Amino acid sequence: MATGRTHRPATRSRGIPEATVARLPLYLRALTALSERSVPTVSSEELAAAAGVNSAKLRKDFSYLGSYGTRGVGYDVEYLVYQISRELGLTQDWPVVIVGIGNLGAALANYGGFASRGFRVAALIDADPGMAGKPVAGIPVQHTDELEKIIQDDGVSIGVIATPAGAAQQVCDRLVAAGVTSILNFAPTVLNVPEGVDVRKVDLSIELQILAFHEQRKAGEEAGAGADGAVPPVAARKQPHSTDQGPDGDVPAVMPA
Amino acid sequence: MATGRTHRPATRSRGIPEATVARLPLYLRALTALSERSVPTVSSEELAAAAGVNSAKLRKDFSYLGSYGTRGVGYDVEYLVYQISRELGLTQDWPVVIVGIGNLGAALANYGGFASRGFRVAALIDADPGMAGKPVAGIPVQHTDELEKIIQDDGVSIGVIATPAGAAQQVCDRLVAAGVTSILNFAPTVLNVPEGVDVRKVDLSIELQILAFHEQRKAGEEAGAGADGAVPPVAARKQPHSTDQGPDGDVPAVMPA
DNA sequence: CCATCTTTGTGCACGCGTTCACAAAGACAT
DNA sequence: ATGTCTTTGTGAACGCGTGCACAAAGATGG
Ligand SMILES: NC(=O)c1ccc[n+]([C@@H]2O[C@H](COP(=O)([O-])OP(=O)(O)OC[C@H]3O[C@@H](n4cnc5c(N)ncnc54)[C@H](O)[C@@H]3O)[C@@H](O)[C@H]2O)c1
Ligand SMILES: NC(=O)c1ccc[n+]([C@@H]2O[C@H](COP(=O)([O-])OP(=O)(O)OC[C@H]3O[C@@H](n4cnc5c(N)ncnc54)[C@H](O)[C@@H]3O)[C@@H](O)[C@H]2O)c1
Repeated sequence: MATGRTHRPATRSRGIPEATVARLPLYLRALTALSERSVPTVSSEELAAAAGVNSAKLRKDFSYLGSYGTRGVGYDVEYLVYQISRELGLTQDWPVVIVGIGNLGAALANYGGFASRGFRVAALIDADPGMAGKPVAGIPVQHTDELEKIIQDDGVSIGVIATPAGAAQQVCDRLVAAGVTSILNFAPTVLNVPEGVDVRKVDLSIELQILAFHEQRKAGEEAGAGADGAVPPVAARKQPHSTDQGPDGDVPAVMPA
Repeated sequence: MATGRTHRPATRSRGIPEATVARLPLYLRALTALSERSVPTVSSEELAAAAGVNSAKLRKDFSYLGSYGTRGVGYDVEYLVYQISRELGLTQDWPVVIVGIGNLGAALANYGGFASRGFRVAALIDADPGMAGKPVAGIPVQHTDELEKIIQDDGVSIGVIATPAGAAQQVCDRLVAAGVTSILNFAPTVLNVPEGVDVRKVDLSIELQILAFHEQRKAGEEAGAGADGAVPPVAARKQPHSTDQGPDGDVPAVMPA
């Protein structure tokens, strides 16, 4: 079991702020679209609008990469596409393994967005023996036993976990032990990894809960502020579901102190 | 510019910082696990470890909700579960529509994590007429024509978009026009929405690119001055397996020059 | 070559988020 | 009651990210 520390120390990645790194793929996507339309240059204002960000922020982001713009004109689209691609490491090929080929894993395997950049699905791995050999998205699923061999043979450094939550940590440990140093985790679990290993998580449930919070707030404000004038969001019934087991477990609003 | 209608100031969610809201689901998950094991109380230190965050941060987060802890003891698990659930709006039922029942949409429909909290799949919607009536995860897929009716009848305020990128904005517009005010977007596009509508996006491609960036940095540091930079990237052409003649898919890849 | 106009690149201020450190609050023992 | 011990709740410092505003750079036209 992993016993090491978990937190990533805000990684100052060679002077490029983390927030900027997270936006580079966004710029790259907008630039790629422009490139396809053979647009030669683009101003920070236009590109920012396409990427959905502030133009000053975009210029500052680019300033971390260098001075690739021309004052009075803007940025050369093709050149910028190349520079960002290189900065992100997309000019090289990244073999990726997906572990857990269920509903989600199969969808990921079929996802074209993988291959569209430098990412290549090196292998699909599942613990279910009945699945071994079965092709998904044209790639035969391999058994978990092969995991270490595949990773070492193909030099895989990026792993995607799409197993049930209960298996995620165990899978993670095996991936790391075999040499994987970047993990994209779809299972709703906090992964424990040694230092030097990056973990990013995608958690659908959390996203929905955040939306629900704001949704509730919106409904509450409207209802409380004035008479429902506009289209009532119709949050409908306010039925406390489940959570029903406490003898007096859910004591409503009784503040201590 | 100078229109008073810039992006929402955000962060003013009833005094609770946005960063805190984003962590509440994390705490809730950890607390739920403790609750299932019938653990009565938990200290900030223990809970923070389970949620993968700093204990001081956790205490400050909880302080925004109120003083729910007992000094010298910790937090009452059941009580805290209830308080966070209520704060997030999970004590009520949230009907959700999923639009675009392809690989990803079907996986989402099958995802148990939806129903585990207050979220209920109200409808599955797809533009493909051949799909209408076909059951996915026990729910019959309905045609896009029904979209407005479903949203209004069920009082749906949260929509999930899992269509190809080219259709996302159009679907988004229809959702918003019909009354949806929160959108979870899986398509790799910047959605344009009127004020008052919340959009959160989940972008797998971006996550991978961020991982690749750090991966490259790690490799570069070890190997010293890398020699790459002019390596011709593999122009992996996206191979859409789209079974229908729908609108174009994702952003096709273009090789940087 | 000079003037003008456009747009970049960035200094600076500000606000949010994180973390430390500790006094206060309460549990528990005597 | 009193003292000790544990843990919360938070004041304060700090760092990061954001956006404004503008000088400098370069294109363009005369
Ligand atoms: N389906 C979704 O839309 C969705 C969304 C968000 C998160 N998730 C999460 O993603 C994960 C997968 O979801 P799913 O719907 O695809 O589940 P699933 O049950 O359909 O698939 C899980 C797969 O993992 C395999 N597996 C189990 N243990 C394994 C192990 N130790 N090693 C390798 N493979 C193993 C199983 O054989 C199965 O094929 C879950 O953790 C889920 O919570 C799913
Ligand atoms: N598959 C993945 O793992 C994955 C991961 C991340 C993002 N995405 C994105 O999610 C989206 C869906 O991916 P997918 O793999 O499921 O694609 P898909 O082609 O399998 O499914 C798309 C579905 O949307 C339907 N559709 C098309 N236009 C529509 C419209 N106007 N209204 C309603 N339905 C419409 C199609 O009929 C099809 O069933 C894409 O934008 C993709 O980039 C997918």
